[in-house]
Amino acid sequence: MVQKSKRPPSAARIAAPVAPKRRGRPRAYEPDVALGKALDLFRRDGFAATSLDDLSAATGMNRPSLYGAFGDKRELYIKSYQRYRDDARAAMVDIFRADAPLRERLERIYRIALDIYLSGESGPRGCFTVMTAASEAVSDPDIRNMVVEGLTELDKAFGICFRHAKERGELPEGADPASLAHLASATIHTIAIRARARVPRRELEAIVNGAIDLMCRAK
Amino acid sequence: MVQKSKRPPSAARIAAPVAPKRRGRPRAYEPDVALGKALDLFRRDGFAATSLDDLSAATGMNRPSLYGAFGDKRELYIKSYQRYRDDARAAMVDIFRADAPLRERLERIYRIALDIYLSGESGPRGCFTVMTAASEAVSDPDIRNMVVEGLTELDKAFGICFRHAKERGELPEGADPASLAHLASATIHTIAIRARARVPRRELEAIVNGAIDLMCRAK
DNA sequence: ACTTTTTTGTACCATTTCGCATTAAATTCC
DNA sequence: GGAATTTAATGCGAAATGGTACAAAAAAGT
Repeated sequence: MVQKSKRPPSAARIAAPVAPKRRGRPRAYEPDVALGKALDLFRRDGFAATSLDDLSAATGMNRPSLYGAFGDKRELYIKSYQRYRDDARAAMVDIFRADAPLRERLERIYRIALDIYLSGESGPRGCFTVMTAASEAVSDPDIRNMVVEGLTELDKAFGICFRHAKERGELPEGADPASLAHLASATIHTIAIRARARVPRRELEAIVNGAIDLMCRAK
Repeated sequence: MVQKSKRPPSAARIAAPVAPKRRGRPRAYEPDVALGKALDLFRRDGFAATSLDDLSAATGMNRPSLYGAFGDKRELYIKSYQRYRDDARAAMVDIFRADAPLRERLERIYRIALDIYLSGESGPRGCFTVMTAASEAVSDPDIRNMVVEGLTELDKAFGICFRHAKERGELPEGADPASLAHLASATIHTIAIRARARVPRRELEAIVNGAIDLMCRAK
């Protein structure tokens, strides 16, 4: 009883995608896909409107299993949000790191953002941060910190983008990378909101294109 | 029983702020202030997390009275949202109509927006449209229509602003008023979201000022 | 004074909600 | 095969929720 960790402590963590030989009855679910389902629900309906029964039905796990695996509803919500941010970051980080012209990088970022916001069977799913986490942020300090973290992370990524572009001469001397980054984030936010109202992709793309033009020509 | 309208039908509607001489027991509440309280609650907690008990406590009306005055929870929510939009519109319409330089108009609009988003005792209250209505918009067509209406109304108001400025020579020839309007709306949206995460007014003002600089110098 | 009308206040109901206690099942270790 | 261990499944229970029935109260009309 000295080692209480659920995973074998050392070697298995490095490379153990198969057969950890757990001791008791095997799980009937895969935690990752279950968390994905929970994420979808929370993202669509928000925290309060998503019941444990809904989550149970969507994940295929009954409530005690849910509870055992992820903790209570709030913990599950937070883990879902973390998962969402991880996914979104993973989808964008390569583009932010890529060594491409400013316009192309922006175009690719916004294309991915639109893909995220507009996918889903039962209507556009929008952005977790904007649609539900920001609402909880007022009353829940932990969630608030995550939201602030996510917002500033995006600002910073765009900021690096624009600073880089300025150094390369893609932007005029007077351009202010920080302000441009805020505008780039604002464009993300506005399309997230509009996507939620089922504004068609065409219109969102038009907004994005106008914003990109402005940001690339910015004095 | 021919006239079933609650208000006296004609004359009284024109100027009757006093003593309509209603027939039964007088109301113990003023519908307008009660709706204001309901609006605050919905705006802070969203639709699902706001219970009728909460609403009852905040308005001072017991539940049957609430029901009688405003209909069920969804109707009350919609009426709250309408009220919010009316108030916001009323606070901004003068500025949008005023004949002032572009920069000054933008500054005044954003100052009012920040006032709306940051006021309130229990933390910043954010924007009703962005924080809760957009969430409901996916599943509720009526709310969705209201959200879309509000978004395009703001876009249009900013659009007129920029077209006007361009005609006056405040903007360069190549400036695109529609795109600028979308950016102006996006700036509203981004500060609404950040306000919800308790980002301090200082930072929001910095974001706004950067955006105004960009929009006023836009090529 | 009595009826009518409108609102209030209490209490209730059916349903849903979250969380957990308990038992049954499935697997590994000895 | 049996003990130990981990998970699944059923279902309970206390609280909260949205909505309403019903009687008491407060005003105006007659």
